[in-house]
Amino acid sequence: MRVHPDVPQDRSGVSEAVYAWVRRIPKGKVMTYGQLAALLHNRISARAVGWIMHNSPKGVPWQRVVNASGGCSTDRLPDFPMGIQRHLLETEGVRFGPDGTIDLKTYRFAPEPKVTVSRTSRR
DNA sequence: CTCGTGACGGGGG
DNA sequence: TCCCCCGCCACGA
Repeated sequence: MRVHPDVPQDRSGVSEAVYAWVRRIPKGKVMTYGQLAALLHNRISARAVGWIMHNSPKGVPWQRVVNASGGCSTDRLPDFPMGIQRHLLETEGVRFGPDGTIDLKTYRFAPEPKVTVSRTSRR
């Protein structure tokens, strides 16, 4: 952290790529850190995506990125308003379950055309 | 250059 | 099913 918000300096351009994808997430949908890493062809790890999100520039809907369990990882940050991410998402129509997580099967934004898989159903 | 610290994730117990 | 442990990569000291 402690990075100037106006300088997303990135030699390789990976950070910008992450932000670009996050900007494409529609309101009411979310993506996971691991999903973003996979989209970048695993050039970086999910952990690295989290670090990159740490200094995301204004305009990037950072609240739409959650962990693989559907929870808000920002709640771990000591110097971060607790529950703010959840609040923002609920404002966008995302509903949380009793365990404090959201249903990824419902809210996950999957830009990839069903990678889900089966090579048998391949047309 | 090396070391430690995370907005992570999945495998094993 | 839940929890712990380890690998992962970018950054700052």
